[in-house]
Amino acid sequence: MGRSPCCEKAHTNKGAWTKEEDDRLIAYIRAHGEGCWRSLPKAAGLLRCGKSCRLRWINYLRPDLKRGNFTEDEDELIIKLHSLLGNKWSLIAGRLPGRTDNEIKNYWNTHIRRKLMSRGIDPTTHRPINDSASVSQDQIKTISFSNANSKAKEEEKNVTSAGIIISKEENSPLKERCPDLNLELRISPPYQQQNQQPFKRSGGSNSSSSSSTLCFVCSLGIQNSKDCTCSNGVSSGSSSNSGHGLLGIKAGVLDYRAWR
DNA sequence: AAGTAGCACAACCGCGTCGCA
DNA sequence: GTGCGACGCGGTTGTGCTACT
Repeated sequence: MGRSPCCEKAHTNKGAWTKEEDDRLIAYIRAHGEGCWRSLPKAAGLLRCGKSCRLRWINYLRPDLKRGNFTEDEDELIIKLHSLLGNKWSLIAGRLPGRTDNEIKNYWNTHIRRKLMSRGIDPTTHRPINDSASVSQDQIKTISFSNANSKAKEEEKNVTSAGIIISKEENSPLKERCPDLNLELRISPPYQQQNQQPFKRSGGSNSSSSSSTLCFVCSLGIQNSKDCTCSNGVSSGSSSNSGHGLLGIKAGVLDYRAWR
């Protein structure tokens, strides 16, 4: 029925990682770099599945991890990004240098969720709890990834084929939900990847495009969309070095530091 | 001091997506 | 064009720690 297991479970360890396993994994990645997770455990002499190794490295062992408590600034940023992106933890993590999606997800579920509740804000909708029931469906403006209808309407309403509402200044859904969010989106290389070697899939140089501007479609990582209006044509052709990464975003990411 | 509840976070699981043959 | 394998993501579970009774 289901898909085959990612690895031979009979001969793999599970549960907490030991110091020795950590050391082996670190040593191997230092020597050979990230990538090819499936074959890594065997090559590194670990009785773990590749998935587990990847998780351990990304969430715990990576040298650029910040760890420690989240700052108030980070809190607020996470809230803003969550209101904008929803549970796209990897995208949110991409805007928080040194933080992992897992860490942010956990933090959201344990701290921020409660924090918002105590403020009387629904953590899912980011609307006042009392307000949520009274809001009619057509008043709700959210970023949706469902397909929109006609091209003409899209252009008229600034809705892309990805169903993303591109806000006009006065009726921006983002502004409505995040009044203090500066929507002048600028593109910058993903912060945490600046010094990283490109990985097999997410590879691609960011070149020196920090001053170029991607259209909103590209900035959200919708690859090769017909709605792409980039002047620099980064979305055309293959994605190998087009600057798309997370959720397709590679270079076309929102630099939160420009928002603040 | 012992038992229990709640919290925090590491790790696992299943599915979607992408790239390649 | 299609199928398969590998990777990445989000949701969920497990486990250790701390606070409280």
